[in-house]
Amino acid sequence: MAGTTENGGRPVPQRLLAAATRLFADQGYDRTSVQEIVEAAGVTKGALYHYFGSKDDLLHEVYGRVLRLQQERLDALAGTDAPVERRLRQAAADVVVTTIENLDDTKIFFRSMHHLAPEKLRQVRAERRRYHERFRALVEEGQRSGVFSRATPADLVVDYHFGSVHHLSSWYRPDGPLAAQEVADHLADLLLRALRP
Amino acid sequence: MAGTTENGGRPVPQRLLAAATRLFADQGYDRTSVQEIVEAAGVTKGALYHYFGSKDDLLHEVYGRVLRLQQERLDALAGTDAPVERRLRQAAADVVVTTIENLDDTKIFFRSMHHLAPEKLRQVRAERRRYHERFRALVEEGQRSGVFSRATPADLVVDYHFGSVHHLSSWYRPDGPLAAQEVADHLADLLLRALRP
Amino acid sequence: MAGTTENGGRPVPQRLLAAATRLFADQGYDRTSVQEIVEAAGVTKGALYHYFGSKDDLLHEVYGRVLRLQQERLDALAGTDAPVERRLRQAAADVVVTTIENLDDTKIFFRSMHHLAPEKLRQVRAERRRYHERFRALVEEGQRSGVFSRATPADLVVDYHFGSVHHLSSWYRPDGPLAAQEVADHLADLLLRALRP
Amino acid sequence: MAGTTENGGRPVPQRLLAAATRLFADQGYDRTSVQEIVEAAGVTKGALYHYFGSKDDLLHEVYGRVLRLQQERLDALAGTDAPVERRLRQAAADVVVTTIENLDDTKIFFRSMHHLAPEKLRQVRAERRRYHERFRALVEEGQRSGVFSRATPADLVVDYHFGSVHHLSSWYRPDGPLAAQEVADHLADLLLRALRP
DNA sequence: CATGAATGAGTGTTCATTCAT
DNA sequence: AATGAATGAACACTCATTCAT
Repeated sequence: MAGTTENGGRPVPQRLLAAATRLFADQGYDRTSVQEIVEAAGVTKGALYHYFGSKDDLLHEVYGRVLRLQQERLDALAGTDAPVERRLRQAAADVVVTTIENLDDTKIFFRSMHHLAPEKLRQVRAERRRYHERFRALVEEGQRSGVFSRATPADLVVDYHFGSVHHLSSWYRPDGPLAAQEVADHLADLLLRALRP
Repeated sequence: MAGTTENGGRPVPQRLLAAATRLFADQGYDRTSVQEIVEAAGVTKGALYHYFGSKDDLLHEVYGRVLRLQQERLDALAGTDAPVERRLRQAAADVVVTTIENLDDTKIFFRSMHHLAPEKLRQVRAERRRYHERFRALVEEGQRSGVFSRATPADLVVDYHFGSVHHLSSWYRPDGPLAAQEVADHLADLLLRALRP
Repeated sequence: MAGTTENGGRPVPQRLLAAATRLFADQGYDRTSVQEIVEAAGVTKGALYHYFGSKDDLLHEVYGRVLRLQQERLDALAGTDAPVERRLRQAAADVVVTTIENLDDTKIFFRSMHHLAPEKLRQVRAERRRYHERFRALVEEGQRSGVFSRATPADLVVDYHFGSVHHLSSWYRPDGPLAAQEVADHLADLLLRALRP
Repeated sequence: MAGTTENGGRPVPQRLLAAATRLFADQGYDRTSVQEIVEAAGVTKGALYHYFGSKDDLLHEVYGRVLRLQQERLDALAGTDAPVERRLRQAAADVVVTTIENLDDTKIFFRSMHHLAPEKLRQVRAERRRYHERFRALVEEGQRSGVFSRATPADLVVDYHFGSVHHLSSWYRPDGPLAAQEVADHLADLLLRALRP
């Protein structure tokens, strides 16, 4: 209808983004050629450059999508009036579930970030920092109110947890023995147990 | 006279490896050209191809060095007759310290692994697995003897901790506020606290 | 209401031609994209291809305009019944003035001619030749009547003068010390002095 | 012998430069692809980029060669102790002869200069200016000593003459009726006649 | 042991042009 | 009369690797 939906039913930019995401995750950004992307999306190079300014623009779009998604979910969860330990547990588990649900994006995120142009890299890092700070605020809130131990600085705690989240893409297999929610519960549990006073 | 020690005092292969390590860490494997490596090492291309079969052979050597180092240290620490919680704490802290001391290698490890030829990749993964299994054995030993909680499967616990270790190269700065040993103690502490029954 | 005068008050084809002239002169024909031209003219690509068959059609139009202009002026000046040395002086000065007044077109003319399709190139060259021949006739007339020296073949004289005319676009600056008319008088004077018997 | 003379007897860089010169002159810089150049020289792209940093480096080399040549000749001619009118006549004629003998280079010079990278362009312009100034000094010397008319500013005189020199590549044909030296004598004569007091 | 000239397949990107609407 | 999505061929340039010396 829109003139951009001929082949695969979905609009061309979405098809390109989906193809790029899969290929970047499988082979890495550098090992993926623009030619491969357009072939996988069933269009020509000209079409890609009609919608995206460059190859690393595609990467930026991938990041944008997952960053927005996770920020929204964290904002929603952290903003409730549940007790802080409950909010932290939910946030910690939720980021695991959405990471597993978007494992390709995450894999790309932590493997190919350094291929972004400096300006875009700065922007992505700023958004990432905002996300981490919101999470850290939860930890600090619990530490101040005494429900969490003060033994470890809050930002180290955050890095500890997000390390394990990033690491998911290295070992988690959707067809493995553990469902996303089970992993999430276990990892959130480890975090909360580590924070017991 | 030795023929391999002309310029920098150190043998040519070592100079090449050191140059490659620094460049791979700074710019990534793909963004580093063979030309850059040989220039940084003060030799010519012919010399590189005399000692190494290919560019990804250099990568493989970088991996080999750090893998051997960490395996040796873990074997030594895990093999003592100290109580298991003490051995786990020491192992967990030690891997943090040696990771920070070899941050370039670690950065390369988790960013460029997928550039290895399939055969070499399999080999690296096998060595990595062996390392993780030794670590997991410590967790399981403690769980069996009741000093660690059985709430979380041991391999998840291992992945939890190593996630944070891999993540170090994303945020740790040698000129930051925390010394390597302090970070190590904190992270080991978090692990041990999470495992409290 | 006319449908071709929407934005700038001037008809679309003229806007396109003016934009193309400026851009071709500033950046050269090859360095100017059709996209730039239509953006500068405030229209879209479809509009350009509605009025012009191709990019080099625009170039051809630029040439046509300046060639027609100069031919008309030469015809008018050469056709008077003033003495031949006066007519040649006027013609020689006039082409300098109109060249300076249309410096963009001239710049394009001598820099981008070779980008015309062969057929159009032949046509432009034919018109150019006609122009030169009219000029040469003046020189020959003066040589026959004895007011100009016969030392140099007339066509060499013409090439000598037009060389300096073409060269104007390489050095003349509107904000420089000499007005167009001053340069014109000087160059015409040099020509006439060279032709003194 | 040197390992760079296999095919055509001449070293690879020279073969590349010769091929590029001919093609740039025939088709223009923009219309000539690197692929065409290396095919004409009988080497591969890699070889070209082994010796030249970029396509416009080739252009720069072409300029360098002809600029050096003409500067040397002018320096030699202007430095003798012959009367100034004789020195100017010789210089004016000589630049015509060497221009015709290197007509390809000259064609390139005035058609493709604007494709040079800004830094190289500045350098070429500086060398060109030096050349013009040396020439202008001759005119001024004659004007001061009274053998040349003061009616026209010296730099306009220089531009007048060099206009006709640049223009040569537009009309001179080696197989035409006039030998290079004949053209040179005529053009020098025109200049000197124009300068008669 | 080591050189460095040369290869050749591959890269991301540009752009004049077309055509369904 | 005009749009703008899409084409597809061409472009300059890179680089790991080879090999005669």
